[in-house]
Amino acid sequence: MSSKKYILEMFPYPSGNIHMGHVRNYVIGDINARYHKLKGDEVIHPMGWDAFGLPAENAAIQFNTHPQDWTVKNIKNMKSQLQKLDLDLDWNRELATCNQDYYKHQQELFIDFYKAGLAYKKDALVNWDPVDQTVLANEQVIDGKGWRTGAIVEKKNLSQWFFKITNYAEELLSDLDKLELWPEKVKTMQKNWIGKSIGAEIKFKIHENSDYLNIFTTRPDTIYGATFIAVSVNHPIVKKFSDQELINKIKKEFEEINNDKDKIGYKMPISCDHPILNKKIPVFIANFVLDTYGEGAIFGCPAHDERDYEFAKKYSLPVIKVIECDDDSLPYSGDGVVINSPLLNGLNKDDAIKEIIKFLIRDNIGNEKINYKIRDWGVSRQRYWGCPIPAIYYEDGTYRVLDKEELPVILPYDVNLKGKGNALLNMENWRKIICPKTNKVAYRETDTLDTFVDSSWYYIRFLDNKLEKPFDAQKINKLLPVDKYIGGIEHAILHLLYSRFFMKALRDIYNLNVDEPFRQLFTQGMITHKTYRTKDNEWVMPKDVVIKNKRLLKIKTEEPIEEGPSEKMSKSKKNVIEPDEILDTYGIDATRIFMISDSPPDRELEWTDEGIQSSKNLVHRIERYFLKKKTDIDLETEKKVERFVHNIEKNILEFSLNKCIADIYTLFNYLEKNQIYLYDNELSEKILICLFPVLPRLSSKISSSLFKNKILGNWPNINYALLAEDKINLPIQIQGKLVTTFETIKGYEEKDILNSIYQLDKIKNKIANKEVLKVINVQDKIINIITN
RNA sequence: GCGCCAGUGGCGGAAUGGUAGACGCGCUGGUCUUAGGAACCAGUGGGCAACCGUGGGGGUUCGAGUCCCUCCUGGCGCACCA
Repeated sequence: MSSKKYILEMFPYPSGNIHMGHVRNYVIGDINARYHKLKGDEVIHPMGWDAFGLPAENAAIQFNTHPQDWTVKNIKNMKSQLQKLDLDLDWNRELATCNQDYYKHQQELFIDFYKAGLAYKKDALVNWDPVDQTVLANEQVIDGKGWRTGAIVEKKNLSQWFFKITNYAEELLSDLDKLELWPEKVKTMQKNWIGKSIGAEIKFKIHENSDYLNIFTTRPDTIYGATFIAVSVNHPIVKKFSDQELINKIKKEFEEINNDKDKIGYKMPISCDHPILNKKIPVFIANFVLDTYGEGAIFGCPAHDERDYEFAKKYSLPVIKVIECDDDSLPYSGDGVVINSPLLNGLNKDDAIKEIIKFLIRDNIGNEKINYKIRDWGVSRQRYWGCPIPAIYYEDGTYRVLDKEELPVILPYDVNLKGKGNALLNMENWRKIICPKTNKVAYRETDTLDTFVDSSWYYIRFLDNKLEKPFDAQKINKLLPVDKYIGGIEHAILHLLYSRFFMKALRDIYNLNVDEPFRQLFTQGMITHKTYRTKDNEWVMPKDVVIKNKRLLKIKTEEPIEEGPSEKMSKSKKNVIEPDEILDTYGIDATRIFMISDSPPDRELEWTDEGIQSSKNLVHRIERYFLKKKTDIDLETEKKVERFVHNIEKNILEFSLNKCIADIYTLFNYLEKNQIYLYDNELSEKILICLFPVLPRLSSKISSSLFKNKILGNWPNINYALLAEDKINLPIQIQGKLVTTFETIKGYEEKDILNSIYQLDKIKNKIANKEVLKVINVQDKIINIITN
């Protein structure tokens, strides 16, 4: 029975050349695609280009070209490199996100998102990458640095477009459980990123006026122990009660100190009423309160929170114990019996939380609350080379998102990138229009969309890349999700989370019946290589290193070279191998073998000369084998071939591609050792079909010479009768330790076999003078004799 | 600090709780060859041996690389998330 199989590898950014990482990624996908085609499945296996993005702008400035020209040229080059790899790709589905016939549909989706309330604009304190001169989403800031540039990210207040990914926080989290074929690791990372916590929101009345301060806590059970309030410096209340000069001073000080988690605070001229106890507690502006989480305000319970404790000690604030524990174990944040809390005394944590929430609701001072760490996805980028956001601004400051009829908003070609800031801002003649609806002067939005938007739906567009609307709903329902999605783990959160959000948003807008875009995710390991450098710490490419008299030398200068550990291939350390050169020297099939042979595909692969060479040797060996004169075969040969078919299939399906290579060696070792040559025997056909996904060139070449005009058939059906082994080598243990093995047939009688075994010298000697207490016979597997 | 994953020969790695080290690389010896990053044959966990061996210690089991507890080491992720 044939079925649809959508096999997809993460599409590349057209940087200029493919690298070995791409090769490994695409070979893994290609083996799967070819296998499924042989199975008779309807295979979708497309390729395209993630073609918008900053490197094109930087390159344009550096090489005095245009981002589009640079990108188009790179695509052309990389496409020819991929074709040289002879991947079985659906090139008729090709797309590039920088092409109008891709991004105009994306603009349409933007409008739909806007209408559905999933795209909106707001002033926000955002992450500003000073090198790329653009805003970054939260996910794109790693350790306070830009994901691409590594520059320290600044905070800026800007009016920005956002996608309402928070609407889907709960579903993005709970649906992770449905993704059985995703690596646990990726799911955990997404889970942590979404960051669900269950707790309560509590209103603290400001003593000096009638306002309330909202606070989120996961520990409302410790409310009686609250001895202070702390807010982030960006909290609105700070502005109300402090002058800007002071705020700036505090901000500056916080920035300087925030590196090593030292806690500092400024006491505000206000206090809050404790919501239950009749007392006032002080309010601090504190550096350790995150403005991006919860309400940007906390209540401090020093006895039961490490951070609050540290802060309280520093500012001599009272520590009130409300959970039973030793005094010297403070701060104690575990479960325990509540004390010193009239409404909650004697309860454990969970019950106390339930009880206090009841109380908060009754008195209208709080509620149960679920908080998520994830925030809305900021998609505005102050860059030229991206998808224009379809909106215009009037001179009175209002704006309007365009109607679909007004699309596309075409990215203008004629641009000066050498100026400061976003090039589109300086293009007055492009920006300024007369709004056809109001006849008023208007200006186009100059921000472009984050390129992660482009890649959030490309797998959908592949299904129908020439359609005059974004997609066809029926096709989505029929052909999605992607069955196997293969790529690097570096996209664990960014791309994969955004895509999941997109799929769900589109499902709701268009009434689709797909919940998740990728049924199975496979993350391939990176490729590493030894690093080499000269005494002057200058990196040297592997191909420029020679061995002379057992010493490593640089090829021309003969400088001595030091060998460093194997690290991820990178241009900066020059430990790269060029795919083009490898293909020329070793050929496609050997390259494919090496990409999967030396370690499991999800682990890192160390590039070695020996590895690629032995892959090449295997190709030659198989080729030679099929030139040998035909011999007779026996049943055992048929069984071995059947076993081979079975194992290859199993290992492809399990992504254990390294074991496929072992299967190939095992088969040919057997055949050659026993001098069995199949030549044009029908078993050869079976073998060649199974070799085809891994070694398409060689397999086709041999088949066409052995079977002339015949086209190779489909993947063989397994004859399970041939897989069954009746002769076995039964392990015999005494006290659970292996003593010997005994050759017999499956389905033996326990009584008979024991009689025989007791005659064996090894067994006889071991059980002499001992009493056999028990015999464990795991039929056809093992026999274990227990003595006293 | 928290979470996750992993520790098996000289190396990469195999092993539904049932013969640990499949397969490959490397290495040793040999054959063939003008030569070979070629090919072929034999060997290759340790130990003379009895035996011992899957990071250390404990446990469950007739039986543990595999399951449980604990510790150590390494990698990855998150990191003042209230």
